[in-house]
Amino acid sequence: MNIKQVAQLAGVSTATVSRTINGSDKVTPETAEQVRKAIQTLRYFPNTNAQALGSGRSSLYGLIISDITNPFFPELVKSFEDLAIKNGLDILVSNTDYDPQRTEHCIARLLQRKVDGVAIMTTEMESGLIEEFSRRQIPLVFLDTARPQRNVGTVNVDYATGIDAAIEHLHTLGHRRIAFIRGSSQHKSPQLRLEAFKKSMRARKLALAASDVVAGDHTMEGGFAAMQQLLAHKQAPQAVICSNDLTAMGALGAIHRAGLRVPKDISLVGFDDITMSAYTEPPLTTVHLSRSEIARAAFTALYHHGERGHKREQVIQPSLVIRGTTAQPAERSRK
Amino acid sequence: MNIKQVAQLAGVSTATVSRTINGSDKVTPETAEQVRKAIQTLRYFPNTNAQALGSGRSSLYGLIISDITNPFFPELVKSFEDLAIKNGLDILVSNTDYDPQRTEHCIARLLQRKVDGVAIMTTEMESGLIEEFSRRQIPLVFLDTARPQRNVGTVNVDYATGIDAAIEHLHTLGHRRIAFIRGSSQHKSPQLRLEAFKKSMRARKLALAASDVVAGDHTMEGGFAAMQQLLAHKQAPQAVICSNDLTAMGALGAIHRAGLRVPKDISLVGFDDITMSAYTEPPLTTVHLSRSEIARAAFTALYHHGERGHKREQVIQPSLVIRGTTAQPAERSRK
DNA sequence: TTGGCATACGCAAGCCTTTGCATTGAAGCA
DNA sequence: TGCTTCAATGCAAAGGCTTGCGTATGCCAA
Repeated sequence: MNIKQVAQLAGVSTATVSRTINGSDKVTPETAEQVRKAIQTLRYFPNTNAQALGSGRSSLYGLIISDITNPFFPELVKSFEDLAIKNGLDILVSNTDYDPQRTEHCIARLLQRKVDGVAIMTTEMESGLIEEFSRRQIPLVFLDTARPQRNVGTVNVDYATGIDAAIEHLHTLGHRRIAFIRGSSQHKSPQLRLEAFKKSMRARKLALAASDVVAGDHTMEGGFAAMQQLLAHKQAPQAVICSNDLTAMGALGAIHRAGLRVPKDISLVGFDDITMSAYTEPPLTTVHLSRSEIARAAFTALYHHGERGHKREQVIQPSLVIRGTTAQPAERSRK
Repeated sequence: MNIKQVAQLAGVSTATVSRTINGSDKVTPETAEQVRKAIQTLRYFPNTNAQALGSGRSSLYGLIISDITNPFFPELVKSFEDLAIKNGLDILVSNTDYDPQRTEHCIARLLQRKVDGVAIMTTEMESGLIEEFSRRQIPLVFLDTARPQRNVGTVNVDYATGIDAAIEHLHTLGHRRIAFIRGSSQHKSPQLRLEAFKKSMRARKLALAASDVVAGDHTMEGGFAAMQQLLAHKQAPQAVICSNDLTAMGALGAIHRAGLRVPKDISLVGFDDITMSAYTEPPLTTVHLSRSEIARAAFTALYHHGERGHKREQVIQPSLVIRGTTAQPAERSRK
């Protein structure tokens, strides 16, 4: 069931069949119709491998993420896939699991598959193989990581604006002492969030004790433990911003466990706005970061790469979503 | 950067290079070493498309799921991917979105890519294209959907046992009236769950009013609405089993919203044991269904397909996880 | 030394498309 | 009518790898 048989049935050459399939305008409508009919009859599907070999285009994009199990990613993957499919491309999803060796392997696979582009949606990416893409002129797009090379685009999240909105919200409500549960200091994106927090606090002239920044790891367990640490202070903070929603959800559990109420005793703000956030008890106030926007920006960067008028860097604006975990601080001082 | 250059540098023929790459035993260790050195030097990666074309094997598995955004799937995908990578295969993930047209398209893409096998992890699969796989002798594995054809394996979840364990648990605690929030009646898996519930209730001679089975849709919103419906009864049930965890989480919200307590006023049981379940307030009692087991069973079915001693059907046993949403019913009758 | 046999390797065809270039045929023009 | 032009189509090479089959090499026995 190959192109030859189709050509034979349609009474044309394989070249004409190929051209018809690829929508070349060099084919008479009538001829094209014949060919299409033959394709239908034989239930023919072109062999993508042969197409790739012949044309040099694989119609495959690579999508590298840290961990599909992290609720931040599924929606991103889905949006990206939607766009890809709509444009006749397939995608190869790869979890790095934050493991350099595995990452290396991921990249090697993409290289071998001759992908037409790669979206690297994890900020942990220090593979030496990366340069192989540039060398092969394969367009790349990074998240949160500007790279000056050619063929490389960037999607930047404006954490500063997002986190500042959260701080402003709390500030306006009357909070003065705001704590922060950060993510890993090894990874880039949590670092950016932390820096944005510190900067905004400074800008608003809000005091920040070193002990009010505690370490989480972007998981619920981490958030739970970190919150317990904050609650153990002689005087627990009245408002806590978390580096991501998972952390906030863990923190929420710790607060409940301690017999305190949110937002009455403590206000809580997350970051990312994963789907679950709307369903916690109470629903989480958080900074919305649109995964579909990120996906679209990344896809566009690859797809329209090189076209004139196409900007190499795109910025995503997060926005505060006020739900039920923030309120005015209780006036009376707590124990 | 192709096999020819490697051959030249290593001073051998392309055939030998190919054989070295593919680990043929027909190559002297010394020669292989030469070749490997040349590969290193040139930073050569074999072109997968050409390999696929030449050998007829694409080293690609298709993985069809309903919706990566559904928390049931990410872990399944990840486990499957882990296994695939470990065995030198890539995977092409496809969301059907429960859309027949999109499903059709998915399958067409897999066919074109000449995948070596397909795991169909959604029970909504009525595409006519499916038979094309059999026709091409491509192994298939289905979830919850036994198909008698050759080259087709099945992974079956023993819903009956899982749900019966939940009912037994409630029964033992003293519950007699147990309601059920079901999923869509259009889809297979929710149907199986519902049937398992009814059957188990019957087997245990527990009365089941028609109004105690209400419709959800496997989302939190659906669970929320369904629970409200149950709460609106003159006499609300004291225990509710939900067709999946998302539903249970929505139901939990509705119960809280109504000013009732879980498990004091109402006991709640979910199904699937998604990660979140351990972190609701209180943590959800649920029936654990191991996604990694499913993934392993599916992968194995494809990978060892055709080998003797390999069984075509595998059964996954769910197991009850008792956490905080179940307790003895309150003795005093509620309003 | 010679014959016989493995064994390691090379040759070249084959996998299925794409695509640059050649060809054909028809339309347009003088 | 004869010639140019251009659009539609065909021819065949190319793309990179695999693999069946043939060849050469080295070893052993006689």
